[in-house]
Amino acid sequence: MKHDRRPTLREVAKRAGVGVMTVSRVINNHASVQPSTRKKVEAAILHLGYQQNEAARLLKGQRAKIIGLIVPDLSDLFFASCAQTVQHIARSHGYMTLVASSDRDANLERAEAQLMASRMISGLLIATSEHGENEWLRKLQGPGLSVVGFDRPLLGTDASSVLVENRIGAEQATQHLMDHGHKRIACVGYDEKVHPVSERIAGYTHHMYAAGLQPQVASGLADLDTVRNWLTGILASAHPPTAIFSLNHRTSTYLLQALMEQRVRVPEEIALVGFDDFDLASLMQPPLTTVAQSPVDLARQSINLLLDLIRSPQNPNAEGSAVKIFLPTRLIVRSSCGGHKTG
Amino acid sequence: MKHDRRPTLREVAKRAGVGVMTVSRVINNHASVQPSTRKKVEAAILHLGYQQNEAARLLKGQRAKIIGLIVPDLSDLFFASCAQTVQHIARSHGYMTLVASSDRDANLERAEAQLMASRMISGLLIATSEHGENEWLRKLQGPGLSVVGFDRPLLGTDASSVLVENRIGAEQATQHLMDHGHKRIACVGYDEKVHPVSERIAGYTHHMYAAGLQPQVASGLADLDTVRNWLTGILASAHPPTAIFSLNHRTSTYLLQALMEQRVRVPEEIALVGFDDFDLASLMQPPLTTVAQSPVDLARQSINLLLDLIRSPQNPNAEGSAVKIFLPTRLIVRSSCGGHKTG
DNA sequence: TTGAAAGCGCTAACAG
DNA sequence: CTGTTAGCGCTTTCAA
Repeated sequence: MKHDRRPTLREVAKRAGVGVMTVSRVINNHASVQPSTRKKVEAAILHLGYQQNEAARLLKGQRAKIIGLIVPDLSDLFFASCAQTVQHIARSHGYMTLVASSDRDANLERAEAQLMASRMISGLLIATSEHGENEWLRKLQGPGLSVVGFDRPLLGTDASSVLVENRIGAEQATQHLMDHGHKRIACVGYDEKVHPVSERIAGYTHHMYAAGLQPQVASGLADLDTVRNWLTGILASAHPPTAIFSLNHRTSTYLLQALMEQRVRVPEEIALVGFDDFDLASLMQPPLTTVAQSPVDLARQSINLLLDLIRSPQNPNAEGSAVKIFLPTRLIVRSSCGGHKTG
Repeated sequence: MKHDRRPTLREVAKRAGVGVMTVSRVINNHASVQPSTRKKVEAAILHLGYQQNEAARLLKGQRAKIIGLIVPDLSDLFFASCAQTVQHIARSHGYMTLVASSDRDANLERAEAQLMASRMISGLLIATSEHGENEWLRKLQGPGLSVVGFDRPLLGTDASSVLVENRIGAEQATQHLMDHGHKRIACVGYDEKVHPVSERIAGYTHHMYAAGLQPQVASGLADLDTVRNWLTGILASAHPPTAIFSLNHRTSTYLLQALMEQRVRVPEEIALVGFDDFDLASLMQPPLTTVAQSPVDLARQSINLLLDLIRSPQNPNAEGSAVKIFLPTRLIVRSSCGGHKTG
């Protein structure tokens, strides 16, 4: 045997008794090829086990059948679920997934995106860590590279994005607490600069004002000790809140822990609703009422949108061609809020 | 301006007033190039912002600066942490990460691995879902592709792997329970066919026999209902276990829940130690004693080993060149086991 | 120490 | 509808 090299286009052509271009056309579903010829070629392809050499295609300026995925943190369960779903769907469309964590660093994110772009990926899916305008992204988008943002909008670009109804979710939570008769509702969490969280704060704040109540936001509560201290302070105040809306998954669990340590009964003395559902929320004591968002839906919509964009002969910089898809949240009522609505 | 195409070798060569080969040699640190020539070339490279075109290198048979990562499930926190660490370290060495979930399917895993190999990745890191011999892997390994297994060994190959001391971890857990005076210790969980879990069962079983005790293993306990049923059955038996060693993170939490529902006090009536630590283990009621393994260490060792392999001019199929690195587990004593050792 | 030429496998552009 | 030609940007081989 000659070599166990992968067969080339030329070899397939020879075996099928046709020219290389015919084979190329068959492979790329190009123009019309005589059905009989096509048959012969397909037989030869099958027989030889031919597979395209992507390197050669890239060299000719084609795009790689690869999509890039950039998230702030791959070990965050939310983004890990997104990655799983994205990879799954991408594969089913013949794409592989190049993945990168930006470690919440906008510069790193840019570097990774540029590296990916230089590898001629077909599309880029990105949950940006850039709080300002993603100017550099505009340049990447041009030459056949489609970009879709998810979870966070891509400011300063005309890229589409898939987002979560964070405001409405926060309103749901706040309203639910109000329905239980609460007037002094605190809102606590961390990462208030990242878009989804700031949206939740906005939703809460507006809804409180709309109800004639005074919002009360505390941020930076990212670890158990900080949460403990905040709670101690609150409990010692003249009019402590009777309910808390927690902005982040982790803050919710720390709050539950701190409340228990201080022997504050939940929900009798203080009610709690947290944003972002998680596996163990139903096993907590008491089971935690949460506003759930679906990373799977988010990822699915995002990758599907991206794949559509890749397929369509997108008019570059078609002003206003960007879409924003918003995904709903879902209030999961368990026990930490006092149970089902009263009013 | 001509075009904003990336500059080519030829352009750099022209600007530096040398031949293309000289530039190529400078870039690849080849042979000896006159220092003065090198300077000129480097200046030109810097000025033009030249970057290698990987597609062209691939076409000449070089390997891509990409490593592949295949895990059973990207949304599993354990593997998500691995992915984060792998990607992080790979990047710091100039490699990008192509990621794929095998969805616990050996066939899918093989397909993904072959796809990656056909993309000329430099190395493959794989937590295999193949329970038998990975015959196909042997073939991939040959032509300059390094393979390292992690968390699960690569049976039937001469690939190195990085594993966790699952047996010893299980012994630690069992011994700890024995130290508290327990004699009837049950071992429960699911996925007993996957290597790490079967090792834990083996560790538990041997250790029980060695202590003159009767092992009692129940498997398939993958959801809350099954756990509830098992517990009900056990509690109704003549001599229910006084302690449980849980093989999986999820089973541990379900057990805690079911025990609480049945008003069984932990650890007074039944003690519990679980394998695999998790974020909320310390916030459970009671805080859960666990055998912790570090996905970060596992990933770090694995990717470093892989990078070493990629660098070294590995003698193919050097019989017995495969290494197996074992990582220790750590018993984290909290309250579900009855606290610190008594004897 | 350096350079020129050949060609990796593919596709766009043109012939037929 | 089909085939031939000419490179894409790089590295290997050989010559200077």
